[in-house]
Amino acid sequence: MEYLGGKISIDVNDKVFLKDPRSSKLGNKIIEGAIDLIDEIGFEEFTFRKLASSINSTEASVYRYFENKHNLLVYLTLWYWGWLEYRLVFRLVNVEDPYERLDRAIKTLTEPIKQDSDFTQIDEVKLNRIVISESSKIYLHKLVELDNSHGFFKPYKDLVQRVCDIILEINPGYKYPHMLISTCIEGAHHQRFFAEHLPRLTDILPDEDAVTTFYLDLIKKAIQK
Amino acid sequence: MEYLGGKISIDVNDKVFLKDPRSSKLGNKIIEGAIDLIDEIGFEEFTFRKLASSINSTEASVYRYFENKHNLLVYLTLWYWGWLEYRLVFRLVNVEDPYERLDRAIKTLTEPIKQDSDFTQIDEVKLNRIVISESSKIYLHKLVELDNSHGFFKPYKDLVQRVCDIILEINPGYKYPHMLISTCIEGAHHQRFFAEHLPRLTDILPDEDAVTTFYLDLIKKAIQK
DNA sequence: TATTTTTAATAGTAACACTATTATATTTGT
DNA sequence: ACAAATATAATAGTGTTACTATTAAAAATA
Repeated sequence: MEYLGGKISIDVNDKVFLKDPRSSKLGNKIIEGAIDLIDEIGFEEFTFRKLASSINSTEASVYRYFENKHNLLVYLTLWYWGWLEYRLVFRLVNVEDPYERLDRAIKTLTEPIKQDSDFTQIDEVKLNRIVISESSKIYLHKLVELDNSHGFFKPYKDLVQRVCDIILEINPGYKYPHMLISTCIEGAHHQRFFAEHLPRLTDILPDEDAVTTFYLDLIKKAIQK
Repeated sequence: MEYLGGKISIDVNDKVFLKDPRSSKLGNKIIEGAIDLIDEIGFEEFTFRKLASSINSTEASVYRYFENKHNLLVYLTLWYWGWLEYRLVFRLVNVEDPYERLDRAIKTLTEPIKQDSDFTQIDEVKLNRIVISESSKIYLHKLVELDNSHGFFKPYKDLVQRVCDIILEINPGYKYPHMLISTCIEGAHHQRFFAEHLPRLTDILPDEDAVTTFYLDLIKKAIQK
């Protein structure tokens, strides 16, 4: 899929970095290198020293861009939510029927990710694996309310709200649209993680994207009047 | 709730510890102290040095019981799943109607936790907060398959399977019982975390346990034929 | 009571998170 | 074009953490 051929970029909340990594060659290498390295060794094993060595730079230089590795992970996650909202908007534009809109929205949120040629510097497939395995660590910690006060969760809320609006168009009386959509987004991540690492915890069916089918069915039944 | 007045205990997979913490005074203090300290400062800030100092022991002594803090968190989580399965079995025994059984099972998995006087050494309310905030970190890491090979996820699978069996009794044709139940367990944790720390991400309604109501409704609609 | 055996404390090491300072490159003004 | 100002990155550290080898003390057994 390509809409604009590299002519746009996803803006990320500037409180998350010390210096914008998009503003220099080294900054871009930090983002690309971080995606490769976190995907490879996981967030716990990932350190700025290892990242610096993998891109032939130094630890102190990485610290000029990000206060710590937590904020770097927040950056990657915010970019991802921004990118996903951009994709969602494109897949819904000019589609009027709310049922068709909901179907497209759920698929956008739950289907496996393919490379997006509009953003050649970012490997969305690796980034999706990172979001699945690591992104919940950005809010499952004691400073979540501080991060929230900086607006780090706004892109996620915006994304959820867009789908809520469709649900409320279909059934204005449905009481739990936010719970339903965040359950669906987080749940789809969990199920894909389970399917890969703990298959006995899910229901794998060959030749079918069971995750998307399951959440499509779940949401449609949930919002029935 | 009290069934047996301290005459039973929850067995935890012995591969998770080096020396059984239930076998000595220091071991019990490690578990109690760990629950207090992780609940207070979070798992990232938690170290064996801080734990040792909080119970007037030494770092090296804690290491005689657990290889690392990851395995201590696994221990706490396994105890919790074991305890929850024990509670589930008691709440389902002698109840025949599968709809009533399902209702009780979902409530057991999603309702807020109260202190259990059968296990006076463990503060289940604090432990529940730890499971909500920290337990997903035990599988969201690169060594999850090793832990799985040691059987660390068996208590979780057993718990899920018990509820799956009820669902299949009600609707034998339902294709995704494992996804539905794990979505519900993990989702309820997420929603309670959101409700406390990121309320804008959920649907808070005063004077109602919206989390349990939501998942009861979701599951009943999902398995309808 | 002497001898094992169990248990816990001391004292380390390597790696990690993070920073103060210095050196180098780039930009800007004249 | 060249010097001054500014931006950028590297060097060399500090305190802390995760983890271990060794020694000391206590308890159990012969």
